[in-house]
Amino acid sequence: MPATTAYDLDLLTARFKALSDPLRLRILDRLRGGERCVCELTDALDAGQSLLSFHLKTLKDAGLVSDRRDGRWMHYTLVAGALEEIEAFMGSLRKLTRERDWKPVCCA
Amino acid sequence: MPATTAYDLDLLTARFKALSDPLRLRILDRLRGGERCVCELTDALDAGQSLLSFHLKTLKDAGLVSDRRDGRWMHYTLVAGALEEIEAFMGSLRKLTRERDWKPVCCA
DNA sequence: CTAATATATCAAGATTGATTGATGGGTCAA
DNA sequence: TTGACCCATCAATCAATCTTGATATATTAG
Repeated sequence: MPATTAYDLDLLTARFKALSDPLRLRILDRLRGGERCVCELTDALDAGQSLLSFHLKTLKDAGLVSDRRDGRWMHYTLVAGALEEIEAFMGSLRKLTRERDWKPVCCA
Repeated sequence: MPATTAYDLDLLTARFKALSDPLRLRILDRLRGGERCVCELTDALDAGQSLLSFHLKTLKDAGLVSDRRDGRWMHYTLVAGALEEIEAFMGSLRKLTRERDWKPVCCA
């Protein structure tokens, strides 16, 4: 008997929320290829330091990136597991195999 | 020479925004297995009619679901292409192969 | 045509999120 | 130790979003 869902929808909601901002997506896009320091992102994305810090924290809180201190610089990296989880969830929605556990009564 | 990104980040932002709500995720979860009518969703999700209508519109505007009128009932369905696109984007982030087109100057 | 049903839209209030500028804490160089 | 540098946090403002209740629209039944 399959559970209603194998995914934690509240966790996924938090992750999607973190993904739902253009600057944050551009940050993730910049993190392709590995670690980047904040100063590099600031230059590349033409965003204020405070603003970027806010968005990086948002991504970190959602588990999408991790950080590492290196002297006075901070480096951020994508968290592959979180990305995989979202990928798997989207894939699972497309697999239309789940049993219907509820029959409509209002309409044929 | 690859473009900076093969994805429309603004479109993706809109889709992620639509995904960043627990009720909307529960709606999508309910749409596994195919078309569902609104009245069925209202019952299953224990949400007010107006509220559900708002969230369905949000999902539809983001291209994640489509609707079909059947008499006085509306049926909603997942849009596989949009789900695939998100899946592919997440996958592409994990593939760490992109050329670095920017060299850091601030930190080693 | 009229009434009932299913859903959408609108308006208003409450909540949440983004942006900016100022301040603070940690780290390094001299 | 002092000052410069990198980054995080705070406070305030503004904008966007969620939620509810009321009303509107469309379709069908009678």
